[in-house]
Amino acid sequence: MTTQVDGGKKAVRGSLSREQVLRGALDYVDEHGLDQLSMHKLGASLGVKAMSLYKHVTDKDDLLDGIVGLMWAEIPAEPPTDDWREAIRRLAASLRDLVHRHPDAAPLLISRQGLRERPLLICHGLMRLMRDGGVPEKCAAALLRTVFPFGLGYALAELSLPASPDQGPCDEIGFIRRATDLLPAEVSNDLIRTALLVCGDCEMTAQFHFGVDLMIGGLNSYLESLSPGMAEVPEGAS
Amino acid sequence: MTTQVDGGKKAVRGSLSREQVLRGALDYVDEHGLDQLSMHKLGASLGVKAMSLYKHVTDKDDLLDGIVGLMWAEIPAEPPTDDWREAIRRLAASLRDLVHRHPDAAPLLISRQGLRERPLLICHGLMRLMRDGGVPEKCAAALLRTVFPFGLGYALAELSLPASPDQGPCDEIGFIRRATDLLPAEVSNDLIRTALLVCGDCEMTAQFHFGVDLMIGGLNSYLESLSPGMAEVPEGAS
DNA sequence: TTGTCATGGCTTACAGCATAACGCTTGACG
DNA sequence: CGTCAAGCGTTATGCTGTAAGCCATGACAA
Repeated sequence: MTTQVDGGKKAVRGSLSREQVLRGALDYVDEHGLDQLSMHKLGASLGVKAMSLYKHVTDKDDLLDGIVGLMWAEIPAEPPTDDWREAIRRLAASLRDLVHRHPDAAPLLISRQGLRERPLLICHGLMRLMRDGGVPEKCAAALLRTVFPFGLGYALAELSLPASPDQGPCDEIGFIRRATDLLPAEVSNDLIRTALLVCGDCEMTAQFHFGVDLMIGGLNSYLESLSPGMAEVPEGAS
Repeated sequence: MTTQVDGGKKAVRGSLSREQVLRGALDYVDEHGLDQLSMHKLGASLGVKAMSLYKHVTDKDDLLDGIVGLMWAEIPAEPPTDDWREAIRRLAASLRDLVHRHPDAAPLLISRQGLRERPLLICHGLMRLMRDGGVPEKCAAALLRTVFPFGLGYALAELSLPASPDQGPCDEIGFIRRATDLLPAEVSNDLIRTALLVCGDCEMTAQFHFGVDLMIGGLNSYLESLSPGMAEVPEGAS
């Protein structure tokens, strides 16, 4: 039982740290689903009794907040390129990837309230880039407010489809079978066809990028309309 | 106790129906928050013991699904206008309104999986409109896949801001105070400024419409690029 | 060495939870 | 009148979050 590693400073005793508790919680949720997470089970999975967790976490709420923090930390704080358009695309893509990596924990990203530092840093970096690119501040903010919910929301919506995304081309037969399982029996074939169009084909990745480019393209043409020569527009949104 | 209305067919006895249980649950969540909803409390609020609810609902899961159904039902199935651009705007707006009307229940809309009939009907109507408007099917589907997550996600994101949306102009002082309460103490003033830009000003409604128009505008210019004369494009996306 | 102390774990305990199993009453219908 | 199902109640079980307090450990001062 006596551990001795955990170099240097303090707390040689503890085999557990807040970090490990949070990490363990995220792992547990990834593996067993959010509704299965309980202090007892989490403790057990860490080789510890439930109450011991409260030395590292004040609340279950605190635990959940910690999970959210851990997930945000998976997205780099600094934009990976100087081209703001490309940076926006990458951000959207990493938001989507994040959700796909943690399907069960992802809803927490949107339903738990409170400003997090990481997303703020990300916005900060992108605002700088866009300012340098001549995008008015208000437009930049609007775009960010558009991209974040879209990236998260799109991916979250994907999760609720019968077939999980990008696991090979999903045959229409299988899709219809599962879709009609979930839907009331009387839906028309016409509706099923719509379902196939909107949810069915599995080029979700391409369609996602199309959506992002929709926004960037929209902002582009908006900027054009402001100053037809491209670039450098002053204030004046809203 | 003996009720006698509830015209015609069967079950004169029951003072309760599935409808009423679900409605009661949604009301309860609206009033006390999602985490406060329990079968016991819901039963009590309906003047009934917990187990009686199980005559109308198989599960708590079923109850939650019912709540989601009830919320979707608040959005009209048919597009309210023939102009697809306007119809898309209205849809986005009603998604946002829906979330604002049920802040505590709204996360269920995105985190519960399974195809619902209502959103499918909505998509169906809009696809028809857009087809009539000369938008290729794949583009139409992509736009819908963009608008739904955005409308829900944007509104959900608003909820997590320190000040709830549209309750008067939120003074910057108050905002900063609350924001810094939630954030670690060492964040720079620069960051706070970004926070104000992205989350702070309260013209969320205007900014929301701007976001929607970003997408519609993007699709417009995409359509232009396909066939520079406007309207009537064949297949050919993806 | 010998205290003293904070740390991080364990134990016990409790109210609230979802839900299984079963029982009673009521009104409808043969 | 007899039968029945629907709609409610009762009881009970195992799991949940967490309050309160105990105990062993290692760090440090004397």
